[in-house]
Amino acid sequence: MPCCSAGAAAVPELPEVETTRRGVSPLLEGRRVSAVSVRDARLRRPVPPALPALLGGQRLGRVRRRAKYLLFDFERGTLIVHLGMSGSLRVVTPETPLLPHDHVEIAFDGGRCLRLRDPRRFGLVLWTDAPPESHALLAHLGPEPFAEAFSASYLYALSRGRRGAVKNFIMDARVVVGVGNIYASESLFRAGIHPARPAGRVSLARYAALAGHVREILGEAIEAGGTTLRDFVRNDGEPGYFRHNLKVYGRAGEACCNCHAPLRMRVIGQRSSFFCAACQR
DNA sequence: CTTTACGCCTGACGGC
DNA sequence: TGCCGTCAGGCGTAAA
Repeated sequence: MPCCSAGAAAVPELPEVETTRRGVSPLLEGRRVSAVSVRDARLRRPVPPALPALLGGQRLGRVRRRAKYLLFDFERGTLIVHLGMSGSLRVVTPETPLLPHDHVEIAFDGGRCLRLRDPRRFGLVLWTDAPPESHALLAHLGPEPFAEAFSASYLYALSRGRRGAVKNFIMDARVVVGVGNIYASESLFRAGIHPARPAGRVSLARYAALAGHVREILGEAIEAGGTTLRDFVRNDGEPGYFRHNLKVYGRAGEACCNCHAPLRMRVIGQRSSFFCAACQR
């Protein structure tokens, strides 16, 4: 197998969440909720027992995304959905057979149902009647990777004096959102930065490269999601498992596609990290 | 303040 | 073949 054609990871990172948003929103926006059923409320936090009463009859406005949270704007509040480690959303018809772990279903008029499937139940379904940006879970999030605020100077200034690994730094949602374990390894590889290097010892120029690569790689993955065959209307809407070119993630022992040295794996901040010790310093 | 460890959960996988 | 231990991982939270 060539070095740069990898299998996919099974975790919804930001590109998968964005792809889910783009797949689901045109099917549901503007429709009114006709029924809500919660088959298993035991997610990361309990699904609000009042969810059917809260959502019933309301019209869905826009579907937005902040970090990896999906925000369904209704007339009287916002449904906050997080896919956790194994969550996926599908839009189906009411007759569509349930799959295992289809925990929450929101039926809309017009015959479409939004189903949340989440085997590991690390996901979230919450309701807020306040602006979701002020919700405790979202209030302290850093900039989006595509926002201008996510810049080299921002990373440089914020990281001064920090001794923790740069990989942990860019995975910290208070620094920047949406950089999960896979894309952290990948973007650091592209930027030539060793993942364990203290964040405070990365130069402005290298943070410029890193910010660029984070945007590039997330953008590529979103593009890939848009072009990958995925159908949110039928049963094959498993999100997030589209192929993406992973150059180091999951490839310990394989040859670096740049210098052919064997790639390494090391646990940094309780997470598997993949890198090339020759290319990344 | 920064940094680190933990636990939530199930499916996949390896060893015996 | 089948059982069982281990691992994976986002991310909030507690603790250092």
